[in-house]
Amino acid sequence: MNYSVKEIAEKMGLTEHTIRYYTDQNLFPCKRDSNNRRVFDDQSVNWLQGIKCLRACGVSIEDIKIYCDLCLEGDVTIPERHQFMLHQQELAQERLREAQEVANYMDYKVKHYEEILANKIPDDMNPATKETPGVGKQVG
Amino acid sequence: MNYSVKEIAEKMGLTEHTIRYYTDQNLFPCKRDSNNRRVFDDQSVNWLQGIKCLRACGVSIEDIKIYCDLCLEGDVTIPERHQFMLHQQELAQERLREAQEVANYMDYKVKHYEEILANKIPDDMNPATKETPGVGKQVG
DNA sequence: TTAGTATATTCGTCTAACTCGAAGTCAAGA
DNA sequence: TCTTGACTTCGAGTTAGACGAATATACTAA
Repeated sequence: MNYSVKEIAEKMGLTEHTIRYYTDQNLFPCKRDSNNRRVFDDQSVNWLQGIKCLRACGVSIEDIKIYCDLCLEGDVTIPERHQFMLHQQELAQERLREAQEVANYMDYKVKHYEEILANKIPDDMNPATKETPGVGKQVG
Repeated sequence: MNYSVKEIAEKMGLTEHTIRYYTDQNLFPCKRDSNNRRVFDDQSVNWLQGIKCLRACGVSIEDIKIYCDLCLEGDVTIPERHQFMLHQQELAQERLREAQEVANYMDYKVKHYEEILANKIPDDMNPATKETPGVGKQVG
């Protein structure tokens, strides 16, 4: 099964621009037809699924290229790919912790405003909220 | 207590570039001395603490400006600021869910490579790992 | 007075990962 | 033949700064 840029963009939930961008960056092999048009197949779908996941995980295009190149080299690079993923796993755990902190901070802020609205805190007791956002700090 | 760009940058853990950028974007009031140099005080520290937190929460400069402008208008805008924070709270919760998914995905990937390395999965049973990253998809 | 040092200022360019639009190419259909 | 639609490349815009250069000001030492 062959796909055009438009078809694979639709199938993968990416824009045509993004598809072209990825192929221009040589993230994965991409053939051309006699009219110089990009031609994709089911293998391309596989590549794009993986790339999409890695992007969603916050991996940069540069690092994705490194990883994809390792994949292209075959089984010899499995230990390297393992290391790559271990590193990404660490990064993911750190981001998860940060996201948790941010969520806590927002919960605090919302609660804070709700207390003010319920008049539990008289205005003159929390002057900072009047003119600066600097209440309940230190996140990230 | 007054601070120069350099002093407040150091105090806040931001670069001088960033401080200048924030003042150029009019995120918060900033005075100038007779030599046109930026002058900061303890109120500025308050502003910057709040701004830093919001950035760490992934809030865009544009939205931070909206929020800071509301703060400058005083207590009348407390309901609006409450709404703003409710929205940010939702976004934070969504990002937390995503971060959790990403972490799970990475755990899966690492385990996958470790199984291959332990020879629990013969190579010819998982051909996709040889040439594409598309194994264990759908994140984000 | 002069030079050096340490700041500060603005301006302009660079980045990532797209996003968007323009201008041109190409084949198929009415 | 003309139009449509999809494709091509190229160049510029985006965000939130990072960074360097040229310039200006003030303080200090010789």
